[in-house]
Amino acid sequence: MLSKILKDIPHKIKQFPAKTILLEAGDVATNIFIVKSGCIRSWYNADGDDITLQFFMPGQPVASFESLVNSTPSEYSIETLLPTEVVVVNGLDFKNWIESHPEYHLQGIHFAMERLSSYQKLFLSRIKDTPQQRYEALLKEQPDIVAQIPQHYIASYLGITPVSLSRIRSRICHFDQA
Amino acid sequence: MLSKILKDIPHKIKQFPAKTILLEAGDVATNIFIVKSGCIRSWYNADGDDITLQFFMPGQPVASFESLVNSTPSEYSIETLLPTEVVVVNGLDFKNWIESHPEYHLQGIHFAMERLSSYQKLFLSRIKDTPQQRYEALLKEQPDIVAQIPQHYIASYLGITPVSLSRIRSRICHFDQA
DNA sequence: GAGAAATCTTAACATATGTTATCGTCCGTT
DNA sequence: AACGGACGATAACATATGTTAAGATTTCTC
Repeated sequence: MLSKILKDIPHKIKQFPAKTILLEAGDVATNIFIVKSGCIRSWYNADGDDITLQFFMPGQPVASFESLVNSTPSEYSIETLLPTEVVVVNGLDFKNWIESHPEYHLQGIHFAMERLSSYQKLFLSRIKDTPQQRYEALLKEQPDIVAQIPQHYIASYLGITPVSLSRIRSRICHFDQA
Repeated sequence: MLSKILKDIPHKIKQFPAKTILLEAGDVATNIFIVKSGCIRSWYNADGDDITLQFFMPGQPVASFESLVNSTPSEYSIETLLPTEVVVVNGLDFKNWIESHPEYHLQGIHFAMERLSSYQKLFLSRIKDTPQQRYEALLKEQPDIVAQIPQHYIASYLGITPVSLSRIRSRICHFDQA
């Protein structure tokens, strides 16, 4: 779907260094990004505490869609973690394109439902799994993230402190050797 | 929006006793319910553990929309907690109606984004708040739920054991008296 | 009405995490 | 080469929760 759309919508390729803010919480989103290389994260500021919501690896679209669609301030920020190359699509261009292509509306709804489902899965894993189980799952399913990203980001993604993540890692490691 | 739609779509009123399963996890959703009185919950079965995702009070629509829209098995179950009166709308009727009313597609996307935002909020509260804070928030924002629903459902909603909820309650109460 | 089941509270113990602090390593800057 | 900062491992202590179990109370069922 994305590639089909990109044929019709103006877009450009951009490079950003690591730690570049692409969208600041409180601002209304103006762009959709698609990661070509590098890594992006979305994060939420909770009273000074920094909570990583999601990591985005090559191929994945990134945006505060809620902010974009409803023109409301974004609840979270988006920033690069590594030097990152992205496709940039202007939100208004996208909005206009969508609104003039009713045949894609149902796909839009499906896309939103997909995102809902993946949120539900994340949500459930928070509830039913221990931090250690979640770390092991991340290690298994997205080893590239664990390999490339500093641990305190991973910890904030898992909902624990860097200290606790360090303990979990040492626990797993020593257990593996036994 | 709901009332406008209900004028055009066939629907009926039904009553169910407490603990009636309206949708079993694994089945494809066929209905949308709107609570008129009573209470409904959605819940997820995690290896025998019962996790309440959400409570629905009068006025709220309830459905596994993801299941409905994508015709996929629902990840969670839906059941009444109290004797409950609902408006029942057939999912196919709704789907047909939506597909023949393109002017409502954007609203559908907005609705999905709303749900996404509310999920994100729930999600964040899981991460940044302690169980006690979450219980206090529930007590403040939805006291009717706390008053009417057995505690073990509340506990599973908060992500803790009934024992722990009981301790939290006694902590709050004794603190209030001091 | 009597027995059974569900619900809630409390206690005791084990355990994982948070907090704070220290130390060592790596890396970039000057 | 020296310095400073970011990052990660580890330790010690405090604390909240999980687990298991027992007992009291209410609610349901026959």
